[in-house]
Amino acid sequence: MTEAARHFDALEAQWSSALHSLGRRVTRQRLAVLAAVERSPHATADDAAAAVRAELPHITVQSVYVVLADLTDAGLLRRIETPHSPARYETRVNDNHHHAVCTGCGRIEDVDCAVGHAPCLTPSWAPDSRRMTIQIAEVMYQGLCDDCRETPANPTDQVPDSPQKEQNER
Amino acid sequence: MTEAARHFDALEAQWSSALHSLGRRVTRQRLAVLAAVERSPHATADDAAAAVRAELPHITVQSVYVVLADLTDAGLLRRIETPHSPARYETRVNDNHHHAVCTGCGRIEDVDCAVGHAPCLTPSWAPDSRRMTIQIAEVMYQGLCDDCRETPANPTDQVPDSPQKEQNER
DNA sequence: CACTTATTCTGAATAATTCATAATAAGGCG
DNA sequence: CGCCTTATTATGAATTATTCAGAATAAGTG
Repeated sequence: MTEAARHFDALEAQWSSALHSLGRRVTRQRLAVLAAVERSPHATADDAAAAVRAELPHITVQSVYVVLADLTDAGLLRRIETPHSPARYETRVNDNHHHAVCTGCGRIEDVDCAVGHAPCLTPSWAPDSRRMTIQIAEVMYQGLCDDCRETPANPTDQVPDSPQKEQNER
Repeated sequence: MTEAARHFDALEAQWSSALHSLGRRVTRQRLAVLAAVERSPHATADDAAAAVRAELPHITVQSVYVVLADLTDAGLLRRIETPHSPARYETRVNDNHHHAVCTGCGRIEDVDCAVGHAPCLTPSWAPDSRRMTIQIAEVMYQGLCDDCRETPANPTDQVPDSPQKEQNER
């Protein structure tokens, strides 16, 4: 465990200096939230709050929201919006990766950029659209993971997307 | 106007038969919602409700929500989730196009698929991820449109994304 | 035209997130 | 090292987006 602990100490040092050089104060709640999201990537605000409470039992969800929002626009966290689910956060920033979500169980996986590096930022515009200077390209893949393909309709699973609805039964 | 009216009559006929062949009933509210979204693409549920009320003054937002959800999983509408904004809908379905949102004013533009057709569905997986069978690839570009680049900080504009927050002023 | 049932309406509930204000503590300074 | 300023957090409530349960309505079928 010493190994992992050392790793987190190093990360904490990095985060601290990053915060410092951004002119932001280094607080226990910020470090705790960063550690929580590092430990469980794609965590929601609720997840993060629950994890942080191991260290700071009195923290509220609202504070976690504030911290998450602040760290996100400080560039230390990245916010992901998956369909029909609360926002999620991860510490992997600045590496141009994308996400795949299983429509069966809601599982989220990281995906490397499909087209290398730059092409992601050069869209081909639709005929009737005005141009923009693109800064980010978020790609969200949706599909079925192996587990869900084998067990098609399992109502006990967490289903974040539109559930069942077997139309056309006539 | 006869031209446009004829166009909408044709669309309405298409929608009706599509609904019919899906085993769904053809109702005035469904047609009105489809027409509203056709007229203003990327409309939110509220937008749609407001537009529909021109024709059906008594419709409620809840009903519009139900209709939008139903039409979406019937495949007649596509739901778009832009960051920090309610869900939006459009009638352009099945043509594999993407979207660009201006972080300044929130404007949304359609973007043709950047990498042709199939490549969008073949991600290169991150080393530690499990595979999925990809069905959809949603691409969301973010950037600044020409207007917003010229007038950097205009607080009167609608800013759906993280607003101002001029950090590091010391 | 009547009947079945999908669809809509009504009113309320929930989930996610934000806001205003007061309390606290980080970091700079004397 | 302790004080002071002000960023940050806590507290409590509000808002926004969306969904739900049950009653009323109307589409399509025979």
